[in-house]
Amino acid sequence: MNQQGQPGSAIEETLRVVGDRWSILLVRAGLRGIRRFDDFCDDLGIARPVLTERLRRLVKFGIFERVKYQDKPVRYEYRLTEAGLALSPALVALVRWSEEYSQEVSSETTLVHAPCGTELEQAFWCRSCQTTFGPHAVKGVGVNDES
Amino acid sequence: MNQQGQPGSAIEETLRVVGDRWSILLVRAGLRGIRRFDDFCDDLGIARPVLTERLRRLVKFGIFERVKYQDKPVRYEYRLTEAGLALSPALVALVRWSEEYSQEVSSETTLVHAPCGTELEQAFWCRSCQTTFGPHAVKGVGVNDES
DNA sequence: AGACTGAGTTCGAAATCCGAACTCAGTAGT
DNA sequence: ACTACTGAGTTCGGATTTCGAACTCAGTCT
Repeated sequence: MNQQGQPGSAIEETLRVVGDRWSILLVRAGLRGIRRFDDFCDDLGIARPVLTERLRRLVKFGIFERVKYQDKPVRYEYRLTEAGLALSPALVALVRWSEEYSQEVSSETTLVHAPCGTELEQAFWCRSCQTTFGPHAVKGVGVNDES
Repeated sequence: MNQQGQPGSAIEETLRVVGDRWSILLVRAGLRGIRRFDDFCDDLGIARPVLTERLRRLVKFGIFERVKYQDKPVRYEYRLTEAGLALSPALVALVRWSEEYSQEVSSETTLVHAPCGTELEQAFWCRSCQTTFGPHAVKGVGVNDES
């Protein structure tokens, strides 16, 4: 999508799907167990036509699946797929960031290590070195690719 | 912003700023060392009026700062703040996800541990347990809060 | 029959997005 | 002094998206 005629590195395509005000919130709602149209609607306060379009897009992209859950009045609900669940690290990173830097009503720490209740940190993990490390040791996103 | 009159948990506010097609891409460009208006423009192929508005918003929200870098023709550039840099885990998570699940032209693995070149993984880290763990051991985002 | 439920669709108004062309201050070349 | 150029925007009109509110439609409950 950029001028250089590049095919739009995967992340650009991803952001064209997931990069809007609602999609990430829908995934979060999905993780919280919400599945029905009206529940998404009430929980997020999203306009119905927008919800319709957004869910359709997320289904098409393999993040949610539309599942029939009853017959007589035929009804469908939306469940996260494996790919959808795999977005949770990104979601967690965003929630963490929000807690730390958002200027609004600072919600209390909401993300903890379930077994012990300690506030969690995020790190990268190198399988071959068996170490954790921070963003500065990541190469590829450009963090240290300058000059 | 939702019906229940909740103040809009931090992440909702965050997504209202960063949750659009361009903002994350702008942060990524910032991490790649891009700082000037025209360079953002050329690199992303974003329309100029949109770039203007987006940068203004990100500055207001403390993700970029507008810095004068020369006087005579007075010129400004945009640099990531500490808060902006702190978005890199989220960005990395999204890039990783894109590589794995995006249906498009699968770009090769682009994110590696700089010292050794191994493809990186992402994990959560508990300071008190001194262990890494995956999303399933996270409590708070709802991953395991169902029922 | 009449009210209700759940998953949408339809409507017109308002806000955003877009590309292309323009502005404005200063600099460099002739 | 005239022209061309640079960089950071602004202005324009048209196309697309978003919105809330109201409607639909099949089936169920009382």
